Amino acid sequence: MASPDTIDGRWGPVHEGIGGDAAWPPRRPRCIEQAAAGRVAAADLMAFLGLPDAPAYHDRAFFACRSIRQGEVPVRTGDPCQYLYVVIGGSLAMRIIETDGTERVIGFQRAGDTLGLDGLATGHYASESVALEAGTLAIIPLGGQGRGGQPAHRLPTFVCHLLGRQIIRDKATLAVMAATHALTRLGAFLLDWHEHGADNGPSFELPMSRSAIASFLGVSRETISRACADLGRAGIVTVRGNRFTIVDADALHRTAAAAMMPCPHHGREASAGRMRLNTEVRELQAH
Amino acid sequence: MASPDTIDGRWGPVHEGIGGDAAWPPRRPRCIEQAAAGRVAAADLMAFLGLPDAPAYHDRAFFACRSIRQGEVPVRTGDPCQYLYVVIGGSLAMRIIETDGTERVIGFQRAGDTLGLDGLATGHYASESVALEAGTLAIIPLGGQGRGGQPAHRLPTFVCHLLGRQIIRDKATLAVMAATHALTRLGAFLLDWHEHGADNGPSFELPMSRSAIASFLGVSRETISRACADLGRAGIVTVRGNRFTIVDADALHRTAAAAMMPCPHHGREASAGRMRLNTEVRELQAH
DNA sequence: CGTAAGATTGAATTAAATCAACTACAGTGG
DNA sequence: CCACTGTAGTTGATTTAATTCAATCTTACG
Repeated sequence: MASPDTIDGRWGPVHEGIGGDAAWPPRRPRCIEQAAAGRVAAADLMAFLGLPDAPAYHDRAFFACRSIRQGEVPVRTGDPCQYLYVVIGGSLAMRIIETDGTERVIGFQRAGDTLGLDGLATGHYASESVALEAGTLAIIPLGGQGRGGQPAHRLPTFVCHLLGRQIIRDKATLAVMAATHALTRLGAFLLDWHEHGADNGPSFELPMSRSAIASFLGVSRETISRACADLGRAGIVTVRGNRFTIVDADALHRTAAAAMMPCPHHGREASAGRMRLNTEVRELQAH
Repeated sequence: MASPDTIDGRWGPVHEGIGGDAAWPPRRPRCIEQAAAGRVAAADLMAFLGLPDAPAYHDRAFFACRSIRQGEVPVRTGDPCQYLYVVIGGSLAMRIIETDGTERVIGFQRAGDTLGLDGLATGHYASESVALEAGTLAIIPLGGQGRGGQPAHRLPTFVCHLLGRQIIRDKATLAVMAATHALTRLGAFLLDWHEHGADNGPSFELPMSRSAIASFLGVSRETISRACADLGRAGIVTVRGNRFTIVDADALHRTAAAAMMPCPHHGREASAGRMRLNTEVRELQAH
């Protein structure tokens, strides 16, 4: 593809992770089997995503599916947003081209994740996703003609769920990106990948190159390399190629400690390092 | 990152289409006037947000409004997500408490932004927003009882727009956060704040402290201070307290370079934003 | 095998964090 | 009214971490 060391496709066995969010996708082979056959039952897709059975799309019994090959770009920047895609299998890298022409990875997508959400507001996709490996997508047609390709009819409730989930993930990522240290970012990334994966085991395979991780985390390739080596030397994670095995989960959590969204209620008082946004805050908290 | 208003993106003055609605808060005094009276016409709110006139919520002629004082926290982490709020006036900081107890700003919200979106998927807000100054919010009730407080009835299409916009902003912010250099992040932040503001003039006032900016951008307070001073010395921006005046917009864009663009495919690889503080500043002064 | 892209490691350089001092300012209370 | 207090902000010196440049190693694949 472009210059050497890009994110584009790569080898590696199909890591058929099931990702998406928090604790939903309990893995639904049925969905995957169906998808291979070219379509998936709406109800099964809902279950796959952890959405309620409610017939948010009850007039449509099935969604069409399509296969994608490694390196394929099912969603392109600027294209009209006519469909959303739910990843059934495989994984993709979401990327933009910055003003200086460089490529920037702004996210990865796995089973349970949705492609095309950034086109809803304007009617045109704002980014593009390239397949890191072969996979399958369920096609969610956006029937609406409204401004910006807004979804019409009964679909919106369903789409709202997909969007709402993505919002949380993006915010959490944002918090991680604010972490200064590369090791923290990498730790959070690995934990995220592992925890959102289908496998319960401590071992998993990353479908993307070090360069893609580096671009996403905003550090240099070399730093990713070194950070991986550091994790290995510390006995926290075993790294062999793209296969990672978590040895000391606690330590990894501590390494990544910094962000992670689902945080409890607000308000522990006077904790260390807590910053004050303005003087009024304390006043109101006292009440 | 922010959620609502964040650094996000939309740099490049022209790209339309991408990066949030190009020219949105066209400022609708009518909406603001109404809000002060405790309610706002649905149609006016739509116009305020740049949404189509379509009666997405046609059975509700008005939305209730509420005032908030500085320091108030209208949306709290963990609280059930029963409402969304559209900011009519004022500004807020969105924050989470990290695992180590420290506070992290993940975004700022201003007129036209929405509060509470991160509660849609789970039914509970995942963050909280504290008012940086007095303001007014329009209250969007989520009637739905479905899992996770999903919006029901006719509302979803409207909510989809709010979500879709937020997704774009968050992704753009993510790209900025991947820029390694503090000056780049600050530049993008200032440009975003300026371009999303109602005023056309080159001057604007930031309602948040340096610490809040630092927390959001993931750098230290001192670095923010120094970066502000550097921008001033370079003649790019005049800084006096919280009032910023853009002197050389081009230079500021160049400083912030690293944007989201609806541009074609492929380019070079990006790892970490470049931009040398001293050399670049000198260079810019030369022009 | 040989090549080439990706990944790793090393050394030098540079940016940012950290530590620390100091200024500015608002609010408090004597 | 003015000193006293605490917070925000700035600036300087030092340390730490990551980038950058460069060389080497590894692996996939023709």
